[in-house]
Amino acid sequence: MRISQPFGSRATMSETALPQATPTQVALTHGADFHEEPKTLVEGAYQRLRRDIIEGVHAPGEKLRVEHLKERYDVGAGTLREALLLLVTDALVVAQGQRGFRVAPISIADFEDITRTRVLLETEALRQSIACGGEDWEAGVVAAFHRLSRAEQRLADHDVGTTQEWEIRNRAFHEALIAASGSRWIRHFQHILYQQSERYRRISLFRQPIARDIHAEHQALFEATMARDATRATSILTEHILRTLDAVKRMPADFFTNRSMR
Amino acid sequence: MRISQPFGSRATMSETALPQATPTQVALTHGADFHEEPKTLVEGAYQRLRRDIIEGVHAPGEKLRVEHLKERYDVGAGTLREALLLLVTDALVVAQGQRGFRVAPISIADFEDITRTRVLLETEALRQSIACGGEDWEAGVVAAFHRLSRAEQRLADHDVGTTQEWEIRNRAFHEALIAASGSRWIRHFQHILYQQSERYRRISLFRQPIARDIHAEHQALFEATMARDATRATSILTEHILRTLDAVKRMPADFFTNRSMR
DNA sequence: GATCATTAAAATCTCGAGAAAATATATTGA
DNA sequence: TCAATATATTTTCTCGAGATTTTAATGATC
Repeated sequence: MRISQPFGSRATMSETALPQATPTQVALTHGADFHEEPKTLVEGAYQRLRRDIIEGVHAPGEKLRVEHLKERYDVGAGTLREALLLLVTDALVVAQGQRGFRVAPISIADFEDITRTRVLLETEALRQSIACGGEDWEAGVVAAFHRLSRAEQRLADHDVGTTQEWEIRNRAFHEALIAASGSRWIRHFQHILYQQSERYRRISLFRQPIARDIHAEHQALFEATMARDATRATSILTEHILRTLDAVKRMPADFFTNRSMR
Repeated sequence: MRISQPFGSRATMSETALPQATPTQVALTHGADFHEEPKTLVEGAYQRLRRDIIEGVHAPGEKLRVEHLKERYDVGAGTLREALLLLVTDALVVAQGQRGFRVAPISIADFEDITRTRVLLETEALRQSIACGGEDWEAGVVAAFHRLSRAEQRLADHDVGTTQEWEIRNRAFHEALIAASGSRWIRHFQHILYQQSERYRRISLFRQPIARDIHAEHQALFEATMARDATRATSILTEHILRTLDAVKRMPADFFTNRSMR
């Protein structure tokens, strides 16, 4: 992609043009992303571990003992340690020197923080995308919205095994919206925060099915974006993201208990 | 610290109160921070490597060969790999599967991105701090400003070996300003971005001495903050950060050439 | 019964060596 | 001279075992 264009107009930012990105630009998110072919055992273990943490296989706060996990993931101790270290980058695992690793704990305050920071970054990125996005970006948004719509239709019809698919396409849609933002750093941080919120969403939706018309929200967001109405689009996006926060807030309090295990 | 308070008032954010942080809250930035005693060999190598990268000992884009570096840092290959992996978290090192590690490249576009994203996050955090900060926060700001002032005085008098000290206190001042922000995530991202910009600043200041009255800028920022004038404080902070961007922009173009080395 | 020191067990951290892959060099043919 | 292939070298990746530290268990003392 390697897009680099001027930022969207905000009162606080000086209006100087950004130069083109250098050819040596490198992806900020490290190699082993979702659904990318793992090139090494470390990346493979990293991907599987990440999925398991996000899906709640390893409970929040749980201790991750290398000697036990090397069986499950079928790699050596050193390799598993490296995978764990990679997960520290995503803040899904916390490492304490000489005391090993554990799954990052969850709390309602943390999710609130994640959500609001995500709003801050994602609306800014959307503003930039709407201001600078070209035809390629538009096409990407249209395609992602189409795929998401199909998944949501299928979800409404027969809801078996399609949530995984929906999750992937929902993420793709949100990333397509901000793909033209020009700020690799905002996209990078957004990526991390989205991943974090996905963890909360997965474990919460598991117990309490969604009761809102998400498709309508996406539709409105899509239309405002294509109409290049930055004010309306960011407003809808904000409400959209905050609504998930409200849903999670209504979860029983014991949902946020972390596994201590000494 | 573990402060968790409502966000500063922004039109786009709903005005709901944040609950208190849970006692299980964990630091987002991983253990081995600046000037913290390393508890393991990995952390020690990580700290030294990070310092060397920020100071430009290892040039941007340079390949980091484990077999060579293990001599310099006096640790085993596996240990050094782990340290390198930790640096990926800070985006100071990039890892490509089966092709080793290299120092993250630099470019004028990247620094522009870093700076503007930093403005976005740091002004928001400052707004929150001014809105929610208590006496502890005020005291911290006063103390940090005092220490910074002394360092800047010393820098103006006899400028030998005090830049290191100034760098540390400048960072401490900026972090003290946003310490009461309540958003661990914003502080976390700010931390990463500050580190990134420090790398640019170090290599640029090395060639071209500063020609601006930084102390006056800090003074104004300090006074506006203590007066709880969020609008003025964020405005000064924005100008303050952007001014460094302008300085770096005036560097010769060849300054941003990365070491390819195949 | 509770607190503290001592001992035993478990886990983490660290290293060096071998396997796999990538890069550099040499060779061959057009 | 250039391109393509084959070989040699370097580098990365992976594993298991030993050293160090943390954690749990046991026993002694108040």
